[in-house]
Amino acid sequence: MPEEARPGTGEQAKQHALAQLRHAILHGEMAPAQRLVENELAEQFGVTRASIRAALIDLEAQGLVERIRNRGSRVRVVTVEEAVAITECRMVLEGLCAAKAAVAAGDEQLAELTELGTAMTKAVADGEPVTYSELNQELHAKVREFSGQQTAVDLLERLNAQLVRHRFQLALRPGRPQHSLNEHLVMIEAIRARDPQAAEAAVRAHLTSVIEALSD
Amino acid sequence: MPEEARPGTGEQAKQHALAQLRHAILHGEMAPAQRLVENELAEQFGVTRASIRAALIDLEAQGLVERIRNRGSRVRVVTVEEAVAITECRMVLEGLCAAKAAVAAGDEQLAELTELGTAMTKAVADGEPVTYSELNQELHAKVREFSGQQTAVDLLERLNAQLVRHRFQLALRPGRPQHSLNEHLVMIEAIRARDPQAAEAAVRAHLTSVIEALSD
DNA sequence: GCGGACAGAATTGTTGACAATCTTGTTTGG
DNA sequence: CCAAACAAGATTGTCAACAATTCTGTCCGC
Repeated sequence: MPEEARPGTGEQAKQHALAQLRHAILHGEMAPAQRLVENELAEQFGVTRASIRAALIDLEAQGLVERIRNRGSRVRVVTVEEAVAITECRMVLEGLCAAKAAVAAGDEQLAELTELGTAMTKAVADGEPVTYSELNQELHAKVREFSGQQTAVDLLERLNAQLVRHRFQLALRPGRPQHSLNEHLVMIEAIRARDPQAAEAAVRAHLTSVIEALSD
Repeated sequence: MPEEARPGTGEQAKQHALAQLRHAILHGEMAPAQRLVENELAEQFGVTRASIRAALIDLEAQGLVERIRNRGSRVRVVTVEEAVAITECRMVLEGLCAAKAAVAAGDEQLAELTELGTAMTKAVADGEPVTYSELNQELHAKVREFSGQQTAVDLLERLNAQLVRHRFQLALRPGRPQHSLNEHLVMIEAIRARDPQAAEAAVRAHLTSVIEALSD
């Protein structure tokens, strides 16, 4: 059964390299548009170039790096326009998930959402935008999970991975958490009321406002 | 400027193999769940195993093949449940595209849609389900194109690629084209009227009925 | 002084061989 | 006769070297 996520030994070299590289990019350790030379990465991670190559192909498919024929790989930079387009897709897909979750979620799952809502309220009251952002992430993840819509979840995780850089930027904007909080509470209420249409509408309203905030 | 899409010579081996394999799978030349042995494919397409490997990694990311550690690759079989989940995602994403297209499309683009509508009407009247299915595809592709939403277009092409087998099955069902046609005409009208909400609603209604038809 | 050709360096693409892993059919002990 | 250990075969994962391509800085002719 233990089949993954032990970076030490049992993992295949390619999986190891992939996980390392992905983590590095997602945590901003690689500057945007930085060149990714296969030889350097191979040495850095202690694997061969073939493994790095496979990992880069994977990351390209996930939209995290850009590869040009005979010219090498770079970490992909997401322009504001692209971030808006991505968020529009998130809007409809998370709307779908919320609607499904409103129907499919069990009682203890609803309780989890409620709990997250109060925690988020507290984080805003205490003026801790970082904590709030993390809870925010967790809430969206839970809604996705409860929807049981595996296809949508996969697509959304792909999309979210491309937005790490912009997300940071947005969370620290003054006044934004308070605004965002209200929208999230409406969404939680709609799911608790098991009203799929209201849940979808709430998610859309929320991400519409995110899009507006992004456009500045 | 000529940079791609000449399958004859200038293409890199991996790209060539990728295109060939993808085409073969999408056109049903590979049986579902068929084993894909790297050596055989390499010989068959006249490239080396490394290229085939890279192509398989790509196809796995596109959801067309399944790869298991040290056990090989198979063309992925999409169950009916997955097909429904995929179509639900299509529903919301194409809804987004239709709404954007209703705002962004130019006059001559609207004319193209109208033309396709009449061609589809004729195909149904003549009782040619295959022609109708092709026009259907083309209509959806045009709407996506006119939306200018590149992210959504990418996601949708991924999703559609996974549905080839189910699409065939659906198109030949008696009475289905007539039903489908009406829904498409409503959508075209909504886009022509530049009414994004109506366009989105029309797309959703259409794909909801597709989901119902799939579930049998 | 400037544009274009040219050589050198750097980097990716490709190849064939080798190692690790899994499957399958067989054998052996109970 | 059956189950577990075992061995052979097949297949993927990894490696190091080679070929092809692109970029960069320099030099020459004008």
